[in-house]
Amino acid sequence: MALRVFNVLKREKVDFVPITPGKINMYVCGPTVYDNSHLGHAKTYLSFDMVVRYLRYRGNDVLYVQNLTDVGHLLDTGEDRILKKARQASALPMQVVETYARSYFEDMDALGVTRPDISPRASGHIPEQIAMVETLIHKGHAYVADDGVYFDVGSYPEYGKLSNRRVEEGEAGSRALKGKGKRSAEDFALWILATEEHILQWDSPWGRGYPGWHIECSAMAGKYLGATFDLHGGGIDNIFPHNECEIAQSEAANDAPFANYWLLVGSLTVDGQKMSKSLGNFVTLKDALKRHRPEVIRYFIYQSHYSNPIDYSDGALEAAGSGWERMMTAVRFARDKLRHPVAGVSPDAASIFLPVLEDYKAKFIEAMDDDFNAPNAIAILQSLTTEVNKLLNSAQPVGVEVLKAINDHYLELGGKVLGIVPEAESTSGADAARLEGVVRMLIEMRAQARKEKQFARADQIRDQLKDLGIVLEDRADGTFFRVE
RNA sequence: GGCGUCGUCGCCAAGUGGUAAGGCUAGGGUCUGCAAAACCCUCAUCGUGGGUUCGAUUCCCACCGACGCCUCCA
Repeated sequence: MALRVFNVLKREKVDFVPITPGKINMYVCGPTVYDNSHLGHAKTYLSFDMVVRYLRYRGNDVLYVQNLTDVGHLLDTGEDRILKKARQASALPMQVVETYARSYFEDMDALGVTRPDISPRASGHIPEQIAMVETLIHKGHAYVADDGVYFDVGSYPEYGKLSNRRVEEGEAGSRALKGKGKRSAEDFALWILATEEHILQWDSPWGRGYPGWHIECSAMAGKYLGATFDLHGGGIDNIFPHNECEIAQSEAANDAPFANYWLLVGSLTVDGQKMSKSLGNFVTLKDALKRHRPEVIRYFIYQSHYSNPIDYSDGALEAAGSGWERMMTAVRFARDKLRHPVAGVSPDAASIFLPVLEDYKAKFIEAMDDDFNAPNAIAILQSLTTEVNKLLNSAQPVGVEVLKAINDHYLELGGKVLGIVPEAESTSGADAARLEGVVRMLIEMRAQARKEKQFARADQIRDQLKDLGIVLEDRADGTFFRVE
């Protein structure tokens, strides 16, 4: 079955057909690097991480471009975000940019987010942006004013097609006072002439200045992916004006469609309100990662569909953690058994389970093919977990081939695609081996005590280990331990 | 005011024109020396009111409510 996606541009679920079969060019709007990232950013970039991972898993060659905005993103006071932060921190603007770009990648790496193939910066693509503005002027889509260059929205009839917004005739100028040289309220800046104090400025045909926020994405997407490419992503909150302006500029300049498919991610909310820096209701990723495993954060985000909003709370994350533990307990159990094979059991014992694994894999792919339905995919992994638990807890011997197949399936679907199943933990290395030896010894001592009905002593061993975060579980075929 | 999304079990959350996945929590049971883990069982008629239909939670209309965007935000 073919991959289907909800294309925001058409407002319907359609077959996803790349321009070149097997080759997918995608662009995702990246962050403005002026502060630490929070969980809201994680929702967007984890969503596209899943998209990239799945597309690659299905055999596509994906070129993933995600920009870093380091200039031109203004506050409504007209002040550049980067400059404001720099002034507050008594630092150079590019120091701020460097600090938070690193911080962003640090957090994304910690979450297991696949790095984009190209992370272009706006400040590193000034010539490309100037060239694009010149093209727009030549084609009559932009005009030069006293304070900069503006895109003439009236010259592009399709403006508003993504966000389904119509340019209003009346009440122009009631707002949007920013940009005094505008002819129309809906026109937007392509190039802004800088005042003396504005440190971030470059030479241009229109005088020293800096680019408007939207033009960077158009210029950089065009440079690395071509005039027309397959997939454009971002947060739904940027659908207007940012994404709309990108389309207008690019299509007006290139006389070609911009992105064929638009995928936009729903916002993360707190108590029903969007998590955002301006509201101050955010949890930074650095804090979140101190309290939760990255896999649990991913599990939490993927439990709802990427296009829907998610309401964040500690309780919600903890509940996600419990669900994740259930799945991982089964995985660890299979790995335990794999590490300690029972003598005399044929490697292919219980091989009747192999088709069951294939069946769940097919269901998983079917779910993901349906507009990246990760919540459904996770539900399928949970159902698989029930089957695995039944098998592993039964009296039936399970051969190493089957155990390996179970582990491989979890690693492939839960690990490679969703990033919620880690590789085997602490099974290698001298420390791990030593820990395993020590715990095994204690398990032996406890087994002896139990044999002698000295339950107080047996329980003492178990309780003290639990205090150290090591949980003992007596199963039909022996005692296993897990580290919490 | 305009545009849009959403409203499914106590909580989170999929989904379908023919009586609703999964997780968390709760209750009962099995297993266990006791636990833990696991398994089994129980727990919803899908915001309200109309309409279309043999039949709607799923399609249409209205209303109510929540949220997002319209101004910086992933």
